[in-house]
Amino acid sequence: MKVSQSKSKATINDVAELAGVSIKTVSRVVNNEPNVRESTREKIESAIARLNYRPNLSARNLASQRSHLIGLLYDDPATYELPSAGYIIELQEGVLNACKLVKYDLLIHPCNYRDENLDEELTSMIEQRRPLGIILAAPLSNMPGIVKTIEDTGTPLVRLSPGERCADKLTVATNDQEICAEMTRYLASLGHRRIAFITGHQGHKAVGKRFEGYRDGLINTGLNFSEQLVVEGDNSFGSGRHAARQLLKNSNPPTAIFAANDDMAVGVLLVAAQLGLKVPEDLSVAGFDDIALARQVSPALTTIRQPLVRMAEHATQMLIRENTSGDEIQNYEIIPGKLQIRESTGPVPG
Amino acid sequence: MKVSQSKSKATINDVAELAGVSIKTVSRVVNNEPNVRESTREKIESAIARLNYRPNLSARNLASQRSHLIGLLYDDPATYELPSAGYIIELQEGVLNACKLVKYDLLIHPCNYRDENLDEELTSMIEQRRPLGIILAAPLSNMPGIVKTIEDTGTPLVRLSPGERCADKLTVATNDQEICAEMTRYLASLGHRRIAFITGHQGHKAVGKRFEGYRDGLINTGLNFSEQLVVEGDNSFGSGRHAARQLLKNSNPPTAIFAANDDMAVGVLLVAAQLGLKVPEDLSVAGFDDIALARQVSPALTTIRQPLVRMAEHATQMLIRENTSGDEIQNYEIIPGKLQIRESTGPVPG
DNA sequence: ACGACTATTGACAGCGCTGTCAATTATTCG
DNA sequence: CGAATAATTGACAGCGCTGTCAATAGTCGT
Repeated sequence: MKVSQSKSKATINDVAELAGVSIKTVSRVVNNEPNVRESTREKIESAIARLNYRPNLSARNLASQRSHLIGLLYDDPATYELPSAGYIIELQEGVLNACKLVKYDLLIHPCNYRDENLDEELTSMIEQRRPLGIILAAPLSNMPGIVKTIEDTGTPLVRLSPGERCADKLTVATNDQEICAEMTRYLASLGHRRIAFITGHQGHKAVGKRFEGYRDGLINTGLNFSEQLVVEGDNSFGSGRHAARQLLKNSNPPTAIFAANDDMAVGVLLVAAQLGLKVPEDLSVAGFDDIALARQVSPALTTIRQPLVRMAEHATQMLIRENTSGDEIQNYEIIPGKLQIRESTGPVPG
Repeated sequence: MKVSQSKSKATINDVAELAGVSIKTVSRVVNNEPNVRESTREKIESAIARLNYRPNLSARNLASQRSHLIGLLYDDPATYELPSAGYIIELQEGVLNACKLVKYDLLIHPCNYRDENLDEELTSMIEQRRPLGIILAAPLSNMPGIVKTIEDTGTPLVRLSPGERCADKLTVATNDQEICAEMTRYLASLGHRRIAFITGHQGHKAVGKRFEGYRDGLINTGLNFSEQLVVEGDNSFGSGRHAARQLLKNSNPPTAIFAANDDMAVGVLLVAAQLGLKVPEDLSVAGFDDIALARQVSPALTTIRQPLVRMAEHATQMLIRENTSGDEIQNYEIIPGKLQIRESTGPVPG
């Protein structure tokens, strides 16, 4: 067993020696720096291949004084009932996609905003790992205390869906309000006059925009807004069920229910089934997010696709660009959502 | 603005100077090494606090020649329809918990086992980041090719729920088979004689054990096993719906349905509602995993709690111990699941 | 009080890489 | 063709920490 051979890692020195150049030139090739003659590049690349050389990231980080890490902060799902696992997984996927291209690493950090030591915890994590930048997911992104703590460390920060724009902060969001207006107009175009809305979790400002979009949509189509048709939810499946029961026991119930997220919309679907209401014949239901479940329920849920993966990708690219090119970058980006019309919505009954 | 002061990070040298000792002694204190006089330790600790010193991890890793990283590999949810986001989030939570205590970092790596470059991708990632150890989640943990690729790098490996034991490999699992037998006995104890089972995804050996447990349970209670009562599923909500329809259209339908995971069980619940069957009065339904949704549906789902967080914690601790203490460690650990009796199961009708 | 310990501390050489800047070529142009 | 310019390469000094091993300071027993 000559494992030892493959075990003892080749270093940049070995490559330099084999290729007959200085380590600095090897470094140039490895980092795709310009000003290396094509012939030397080839020599070095073949030496790298032959030795199966992989640069040591710790050494690189230490020498270059930067970490090649992107931090992703989100509300710790463990403190809830794991509500938003899909949300987090999609964010991670987006960041990972963007990182892969440039060989950065992802550092994930679930955190509990109710924890009073959070400031210290974050500062400590940032100062120790020194990520190149941080992506702050909603709803943390609209908590001024957290934003400030991170900004105080001097680390570049991108906020995801913070609910409001801010000129001097990097932000990526989706067009919650506009797209919800569009969904509402779509429902109205099917003939619905009584369109109900189930609002989302309070702490989540971007989700609040969805409600505003709903109202915009009503206004656009000349429908009246009625408090009777709005019930408060908290983004959970259970609250969707509760809200649906409340809306449907009404003497003059809505013919369409638009929920601020899919979990609640699926709750509505369940209640409808229990009450013997056919969807979409008797009731139209729409959600927001396009979670996996939305495609699996029956009837499949009409919803709005929130482009989380692309938002996270974009946020990551913002950070990378901020670190590499010195150019001014666009600091506010809207990645639009998209209506996904499926089976749960249809013409108004009768 | 004297930001600069807080910006320029204190190094071990600054601490040593302020405390009037050598950097080596500071290093000892930071790493909790023995043989430091109490009085000097205090001096150094106060200097650390005053300068707000945080050790630089890259430097530490480089000098000590080890990475302090734990790698977590799992099947990339992006390639499916994001089925198992909750599963992954719980695994991450467990690893993170264990890492926090010892200041290790988590490196996540979703991977697609259908990708033919996976070997190269994994080898490259391992050689580059050099994690102290790797945790391989099911179903990857029962794919010999992947296991071998990782073992070939010489990195310690813990397999999660690989479906079978193997003497020379570190493994953490739950008692799928036994606990499913228990669930089956529980259903039988409610008077059910026709208990159906919906099997899980093929590639997932541990999930296969659940089916065996179901059969064991039937045998234990003297019930006959009937192929009529077994339908194949693939772990998805949709396949649960499909299986339920198949089972319930039967002329002599089951009075209880036990699904190999919760997603499918929730599918059963939906179909029951659509067919006008009351749960648990007309039909009992049980699942496996205890996902968040299980507690939110109505009736709340009776299921088996798979202790994923604790499994991941334990796996991480195994790796850490393997790296620090040289002692032989127990290389196979079963963390038992637990029945969660809720509202979806009840006495047999009539 | 003195040698033989043991406990505590420090000097120094890297770990493997990048940044700086100087040295060495190639290339261009009058 | 030579000087000027540009392209390519390399020498070397760290980055901030840990490991090794030698130096120093305490402690104990007699």
